[in-house]
Amino acid sequence: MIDTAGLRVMRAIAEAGSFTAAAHALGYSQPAISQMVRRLEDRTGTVLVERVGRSVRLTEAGQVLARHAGPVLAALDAAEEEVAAIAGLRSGRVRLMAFPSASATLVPRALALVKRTYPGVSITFTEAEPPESLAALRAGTCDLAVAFTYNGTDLGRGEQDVDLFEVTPLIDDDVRLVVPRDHPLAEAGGRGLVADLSALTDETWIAGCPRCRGHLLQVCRDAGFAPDVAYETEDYVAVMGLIAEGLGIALVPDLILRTVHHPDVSVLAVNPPSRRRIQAVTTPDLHRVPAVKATLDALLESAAAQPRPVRTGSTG
Amino acid sequence: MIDTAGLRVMRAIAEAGSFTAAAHALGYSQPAISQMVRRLEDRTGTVLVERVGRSVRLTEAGQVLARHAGPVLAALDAAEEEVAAIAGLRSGRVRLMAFPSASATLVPRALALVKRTYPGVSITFTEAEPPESLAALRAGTCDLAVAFTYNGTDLGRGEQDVDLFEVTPLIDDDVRLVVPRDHPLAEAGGRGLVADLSALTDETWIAGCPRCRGHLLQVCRDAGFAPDVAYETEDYVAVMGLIAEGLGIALVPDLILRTVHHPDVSVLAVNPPSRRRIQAVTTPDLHRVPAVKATLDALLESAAAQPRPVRTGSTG
DNA sequence: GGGTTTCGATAAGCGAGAGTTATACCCTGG
DNA sequence: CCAGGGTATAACTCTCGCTTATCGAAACCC
Repeated sequence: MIDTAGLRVMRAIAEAGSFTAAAHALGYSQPAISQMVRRLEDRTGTVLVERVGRSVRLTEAGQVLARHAGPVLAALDAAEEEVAAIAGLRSGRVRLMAFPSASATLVPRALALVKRTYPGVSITFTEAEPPESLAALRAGTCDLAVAFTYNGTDLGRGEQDVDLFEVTPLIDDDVRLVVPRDHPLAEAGGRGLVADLSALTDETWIAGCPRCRGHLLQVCRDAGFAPDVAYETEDYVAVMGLIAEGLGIALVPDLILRTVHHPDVSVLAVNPPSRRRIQAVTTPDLHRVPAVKATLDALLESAAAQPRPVRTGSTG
Repeated sequence: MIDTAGLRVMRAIAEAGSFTAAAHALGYSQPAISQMVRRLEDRTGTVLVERVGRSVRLTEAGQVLARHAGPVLAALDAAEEEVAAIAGLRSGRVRLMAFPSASATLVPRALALVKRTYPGVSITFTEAEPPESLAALRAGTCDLAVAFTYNGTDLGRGEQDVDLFEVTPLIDDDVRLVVPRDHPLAEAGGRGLVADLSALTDETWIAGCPRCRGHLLQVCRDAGFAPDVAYETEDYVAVMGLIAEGLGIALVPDLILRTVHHPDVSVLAVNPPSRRRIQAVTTPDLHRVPAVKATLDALLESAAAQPRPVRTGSTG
């Protein structure tokens, strides 16, 4: 019934004291004010303005509207400002989820970058494996997920997700073979070692996270055998310890080897090569939210600044 | 930038959970909501709604708008309700001014009538002679004035006031001649006495209020003489006392004689007859204000219920 | 797994609201 | 009495916003 334009007009009339002055203040022509007051009076069924000689004066009802105009318009401006702050990256909240090994350097560096560039944007960060983070994305409890996919396999929930999600590649992460330092494969040569998967039929294996384990099974099947998986742990420090003690060997993403070192293991390239793709995942809508976009850009920048892959050979 | 319609829509979406449901709730079609959200997003430059599969979900910015919608719309509804209360006579304020002798019965009865019919309407009443009350009307400190005019003369400020003001006749008030009970004119007969003004050339006169005095001078000049005005007072009780003591005679409006009595005076009709017209005066704008209109109607009703003029002869 | 239902986006079209210019009328002040 | 400033009105135009119709896609159900 009464809209913000009406309130604005009534307030302007109260302040300016005449239709003409109010029109100038609001950037309207004088008849526009005259007609708008008339419309308001028709709608409210009451006289709002007393036309007295050369000037005008608000009636009681008109004063009521003019009096309410201040608070209402102020509250509306506050709402607009709040939205503008989000749009202008002076404010905003991003709920970020990433799998544990991305948390090491990729995510912290991106978080620092955003915090430095847009101090008003707050990012909440939760560790989660890809299936969970994508589920959160679907459920609306996450805005941006850092996930990974091994070559060929999807993100973990079906092919249709390619349409549903907005996927941005961050880093291609080569998968390495980690063996004890005194393993025959490691001793065959110094640097630049490459191990054929097909030569690892009789090894004992250590598997990482569930999806990594799935990848291990996949590549082994492609190589024509089923691996003997004796240990499973998501803790790659433990994986390295197991390997160093000669209890098995493992496929470990390069990104992890950059932060988890062990003096008694050796790193080898794998043949056929295998890699996982680390990517930022969000929805097309959220991708257009400034704070989310800024965080994604920071992730890209952070990814570009990552050090080169570790050289094969002994680590530590 | 953001109007009330936008807030209403965002709130409806937040509550209903879908565009279609929000459209039904607001009485719009579904595309209307879709377009309105799109407009809002264009204007704010931010994504407000996340389209996820079949349903929609508000983004942070969308939630901001939805959250602000409540208070803003509530304040706006409050303003509308306040105006509606004034329009519906559940509220309202009337600043009434009347000359003293109208205050006796005409005004109190009208006030009581309004108070009974519209308890929410409050009337503030100030005594004022016509020139002042009309000035207040012009100045905006009065909404309704009860004034009077003697036959022919205007309201006191020039002929243009006929156009400027909205004048409603209430009562025609005959002017009487009041003389001491033992005055020769009173003794000439019992009831139904009529005094020729031209026979009062040598009397001593008592004048009332300034305008009444003006009227006295006017009618005497019309009758061909200048009255000997020995006393002036606006207090008609004093006038009657003066007359009773034989200190002079006076022209007194009938309306006053209905409330001010004295045993020792006689009331006579005057020839040529003279009367003052009591009328309610307001502006065309204020005349359309419900509370003012109601008060004016009450004055009319009160006037119609006034007792018949006092009979000539002795009062008390 | 396929059909059905439901929901959102889009296109086209139209109607009304709202603003502009031009002009008349009126009050006010010198 | 005249000039200046202010409002109301008329006529015109245009843009905004709603509606109907239709499509595409996702979810639900058998």
